[in-house]
Amino acid sequence: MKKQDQLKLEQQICFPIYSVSRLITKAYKPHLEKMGLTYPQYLVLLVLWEHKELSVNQIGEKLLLNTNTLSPLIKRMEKINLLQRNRSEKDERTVMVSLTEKGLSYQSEAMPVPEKLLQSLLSEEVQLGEVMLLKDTLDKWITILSKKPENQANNL
Amino acid sequence: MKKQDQLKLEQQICFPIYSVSRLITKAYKPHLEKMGLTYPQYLVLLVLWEHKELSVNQIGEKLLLNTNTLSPLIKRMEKINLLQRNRSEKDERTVMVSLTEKGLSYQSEAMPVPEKLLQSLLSEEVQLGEVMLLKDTLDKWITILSKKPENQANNL
DNA sequence: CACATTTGCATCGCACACGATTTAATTTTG
DNA sequence: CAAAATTAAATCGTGTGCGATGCAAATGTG
Repeated sequence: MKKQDQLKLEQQICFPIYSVSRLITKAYKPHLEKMGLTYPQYLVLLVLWEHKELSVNQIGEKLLLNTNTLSPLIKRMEKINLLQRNRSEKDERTVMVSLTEKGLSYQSEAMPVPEKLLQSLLSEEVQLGEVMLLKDTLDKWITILSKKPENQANNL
Repeated sequence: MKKQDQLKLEQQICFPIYSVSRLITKAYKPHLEKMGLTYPQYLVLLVLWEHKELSVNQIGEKLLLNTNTLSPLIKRMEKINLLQRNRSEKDERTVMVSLTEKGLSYQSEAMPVPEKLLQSLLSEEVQLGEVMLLKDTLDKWITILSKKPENQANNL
């Protein structure tokens, strides 16, 4: 391969990830907007269905998002009554986030969505095993990329 | 697997894609900001290095982005003198975009970046073959997800 | 050739992402 | 215990993404 060809779009591994990420968000959209949700808001619901009560920081650790993204996002979710924010009594700095009845109740409606999306992707071209392999690879990347931020600046 | 477990974050295939996409953008950042570029701006340069001159729409087709995203982005790039915009004489509606000397000259600086990033990801855990497989799978997804938008609304 | 439709680009509004900074509360340290 | 350092959220500014809409140029139709 010629040097220059490495800069062709079709050679890039980053571009398909970037595009598929946006396309998946778009695919989720019609399902989520029935509930008045955006995709990042849905992710917040996911972790709260699993953990009941978390601080803003803890949600950020799980979703790999900073508080400067989460704070306004969570406030928007509070405004539409999906969750409540309470300052911790032990540590006045931390804000504990927990779901309201409404937030909890969306779980049953959200249940079939990921499965539906997966099924619509599976075909002769794309087998389930391939999808699982993809997830394994990506999980490893997350481990590598999310650790040691000082390396990201130096080596990547 | 229990029904509820399908909604656990670790079971989701969408979340790793979403996260890795953002982590890659972040990994690119230190390299790109030397040139004063953002990641989407870098993508625009990629297609223009390959094609010399394209309309806004054509860039959008290649990057899967709409003009409402590209128009301001391209104008920002014009402002820092990376490219020029010219109305086509044949069709006054279309704006042809082409690189300036400066935009062209960045190619040599950008050349080693994707390779460096790839190398930093490869390890005992992640082999090159695995990365190629991942790209193949994602390319198929792009084909499926970017076609037939009416199906996206109905089936996903 | 008038008039409706389509097309290419742009603007607007909203919701992320995220680096940098700020504020307040807690913890550490001399 | 008081000053310094750390920590948790929030705020600010910039740059995407994208649905909805606007507008002007081009095309299609009777």
